[in-house]
Amino acid sequence: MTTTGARRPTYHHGDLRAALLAAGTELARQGGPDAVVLREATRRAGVAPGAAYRHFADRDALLHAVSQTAQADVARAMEVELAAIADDDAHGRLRAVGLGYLRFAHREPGLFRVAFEVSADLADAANPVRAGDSGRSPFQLLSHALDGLVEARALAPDRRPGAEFLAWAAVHGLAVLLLDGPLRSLDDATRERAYADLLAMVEKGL
Amino acid sequence: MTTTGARRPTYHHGDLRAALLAAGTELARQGGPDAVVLREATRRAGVAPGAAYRHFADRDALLHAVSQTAQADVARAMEVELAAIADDDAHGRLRAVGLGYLRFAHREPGLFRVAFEVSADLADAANPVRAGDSGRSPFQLLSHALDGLVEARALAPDRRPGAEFLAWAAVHGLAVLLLDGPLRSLDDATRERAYADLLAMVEKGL
DNA sequence: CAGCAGTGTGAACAGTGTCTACATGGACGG
DNA sequence: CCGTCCATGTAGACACTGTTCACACTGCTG
Repeated sequence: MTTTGARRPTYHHGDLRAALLAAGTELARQGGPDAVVLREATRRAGVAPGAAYRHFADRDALLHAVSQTAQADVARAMEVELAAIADDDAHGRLRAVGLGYLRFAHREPGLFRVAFEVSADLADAANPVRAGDSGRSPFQLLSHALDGLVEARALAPDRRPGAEFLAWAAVHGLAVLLLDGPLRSLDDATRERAYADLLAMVEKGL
Repeated sequence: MTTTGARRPTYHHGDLRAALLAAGTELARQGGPDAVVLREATRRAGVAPGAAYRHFADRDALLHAVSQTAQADVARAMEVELAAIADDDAHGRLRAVGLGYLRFAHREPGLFRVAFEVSADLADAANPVRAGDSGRSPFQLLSHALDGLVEARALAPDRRPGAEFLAWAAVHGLAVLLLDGPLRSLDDATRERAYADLLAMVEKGL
């Protein structure tokens, strides 16, 4: 339990913003964007509904904050996959980025949806709130992997611009199909096979 | 206006189910899934909120019905693109299917979201409610195009199984990126270029 | 022509996001 | 050490949502 369950002895909460964020994240984990209800978050923090408005402009602001931390979780999942790959294996590193994304989507569907359905606004992708331990956001990790591919002469420089979006599109699309699309109930082995097939298509097609 | 604006002279509505579907579709067109609010639909049909429950189990049932007709719209958009392509141009027909999908997403973002975010459950893709004028649903049109690729010896038969999902994933992912992702504000020419680049990646990578 | 099944009504309930006037108490200056 | 100020939390309201239930009204069927 990350929430403040016990009756708070003092009138002031102490760190309500963090408590609401934690409660919101827990709700998101269990039920995706729609489950992040402001009143329930305040209830879990042991506080009146209105109190939330001292820290978030509205429900959407809370949802966006949750979304940012969820994106940081995705970044960390990517970094875990990357850690298993040699630095000079450019193709492997690109696959690792995709795998981290896809496996996270399967492991934490609620958080994944909040991360990328709420604000896929990667315009300020450099925002450190979205970053993992390496200080890179998911989008930056992908960009970096693609740069590695160019350096390794495995991708022609003139095909580099916009490649993020082609790769991101394919991987994200598969995640959605697996999450609540027709591939929803694939067994573990078949799902991992689908990951590999899609990443192979991207590698070959870029 | 497809709704029953005038004061209905009789106690019974006549075709409330269709009126609610039409109102729901209009709401979906303008604001996506969240905008499909049951009370507003009944208001537009000039009827009490409870009346909707004679025709739909709950809001979700209405939303799903709207989703099905929206999928039929997508099928029609694909058929329009297909009509411009020769029957023996297998690659062209696959691209046409993708283009129809992507252009529809851009032209009708609200309907598109309802079509594929609400129930991407293509399991019963054969449901005729989702079909266009050719009697095929979007998923079936895609499958058919891929079959054509195999017949034309442009895709090895052993790569055929599951190819729907790789292609669908890539195209759907791009649609999402363009709809409310970082590519949201691309100009027309650049967007069409992105369509072409992605479809080329799929063709090459499959 | 009687009545019955299907359809629409009205009023209610619980739940939501959000706003406002008010209460509280911790930090800081005299 | 004490008073005051202001960020923070409270209480209560409002408008809106989905959903249910007892009831009212037809129009078709026997």
